Amino acid sequence: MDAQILSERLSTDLGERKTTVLTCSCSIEYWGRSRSVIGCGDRIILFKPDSTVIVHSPRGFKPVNWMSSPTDTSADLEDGRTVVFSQRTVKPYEEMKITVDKVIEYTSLPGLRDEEKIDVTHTERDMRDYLEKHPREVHPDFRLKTVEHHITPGFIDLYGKIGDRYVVVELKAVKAGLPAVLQLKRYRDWLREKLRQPIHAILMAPGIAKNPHTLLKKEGMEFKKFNVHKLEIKKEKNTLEKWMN
Amino acid sequence: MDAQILSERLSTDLGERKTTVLTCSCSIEYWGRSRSVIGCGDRIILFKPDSTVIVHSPRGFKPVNWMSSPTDTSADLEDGRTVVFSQRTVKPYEEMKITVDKVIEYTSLPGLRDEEKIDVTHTERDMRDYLEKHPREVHPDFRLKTVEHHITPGFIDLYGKIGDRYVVVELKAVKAGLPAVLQLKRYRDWLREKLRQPIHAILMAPGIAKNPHTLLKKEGMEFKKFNVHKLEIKKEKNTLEKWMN
DNA sequence: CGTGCCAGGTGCCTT
DNA sequence: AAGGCACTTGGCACG
Repeated sequence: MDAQILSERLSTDLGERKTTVLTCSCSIEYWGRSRSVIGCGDRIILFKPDSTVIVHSPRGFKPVNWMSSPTDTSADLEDGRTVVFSQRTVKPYEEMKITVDKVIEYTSLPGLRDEEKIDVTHTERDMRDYLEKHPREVHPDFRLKTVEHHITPGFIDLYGKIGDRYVVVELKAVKAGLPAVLQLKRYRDWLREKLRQPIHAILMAPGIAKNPHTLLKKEGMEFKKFNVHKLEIKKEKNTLEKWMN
Repeated sequence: MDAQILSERLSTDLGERKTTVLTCSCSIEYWGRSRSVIGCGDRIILFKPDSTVIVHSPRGFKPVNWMSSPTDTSADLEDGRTVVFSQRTVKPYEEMKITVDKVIEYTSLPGLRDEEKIDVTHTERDMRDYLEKHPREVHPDFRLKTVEHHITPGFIDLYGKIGDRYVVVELKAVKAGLPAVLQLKRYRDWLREKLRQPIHAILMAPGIAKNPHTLLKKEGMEFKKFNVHKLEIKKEKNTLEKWMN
């Protein structure tokens, strides 16, 4: 495809907010939060109706370059080449310039519709909801008092008591690292200071890294394994029980 | 496009590791680290030669679903519909199932080549390299001893002295938050314990959030503004000076 | 709008 | 493989 034709078609199609896929050989420059340059190579450029621009190389998950909506994106002819210039209209201000060397494929589609929202489960939120209903899985004697209990340094996932001892529970849906342990320690220390009594701290996660675990133990806190995948089994059990009643 | 034709073309093209873009109305299920479901909507599906699969809805930056290489991805005909099944062959094990309702557009391209590596600058690494050469911008009297100085709790970005006082410098290319302050505090406290003497701690970043700044000051540590964008100016100045000599 | 924090985070590099 | 950490992190919810 001729550079002038491409420039005109892009201008028209972007103006009409069509979903456009341009496969081409191109080089790209980016200025903004950081700065990047990449030389000529074959890439797939996706222009979305909401003005998002995403550039994919033939390898890997992550786009090689991108511009997040809202952007002003336009195509021009410069020295016989099509140049796509995209500019973010709000903070953070960013710019991307794509210089097209050779068009491989061009497709533009109007009126794509997707009203659906994705439903993601097996997340930390689900873990919290589940343990709110099954506090015994935290500890046989755990009595839950508050979920998302707000204190000065942040939010405690689960707050309650075992016997007469207050308990702080921090939840992680993925393997816990240092930040999780530090966060729990901060809550524990703050409460201990506030209530002037020992506080029991429990970190629940499918796993914990080695150094964080060392620190956890040294600080007298507890790790309890909880895999979010078991939620599936529980749910099915629950459904089965319901069906049997 | 007929479902059977699509299944056959996809099987062929994926088998030949062609870069393929399928625009279609589809529903998607995902099982793996989490679980997700999304009903029927128009989406752009990108199949890369390295077996990466990325599904984009017409809105937003983030893919609605994806599978990271390496995957086994294949297309089949089920109840008169094309079903794409993608499975990760290594940990973490994951699966994605796309049920195609209606094909809107199909493009498959062989032999896309991109040998270029992106060059990203104005990053924390550049900040460190720059300050290594210009330690006076940390403090007029700062004498740098070690870059990426390894101690038990982690790596100190810049380690040196001001007068006879040891100095720990933590760098952030973006606005500093609580984790940055806690990290610096950990290094400072560890060194103070180890060397049994007061340690000066400096956090250099383009900005710092309010609460973290309060904690920083309370702990007797210092914040010094450093914007990575100034590197550009410095570099240009440097080039200019070189050119003038 | 800034702040905090989860995410199917991803990617890179070191042990 | 696991750990640690930056990232143009993105996204959301809350003050």
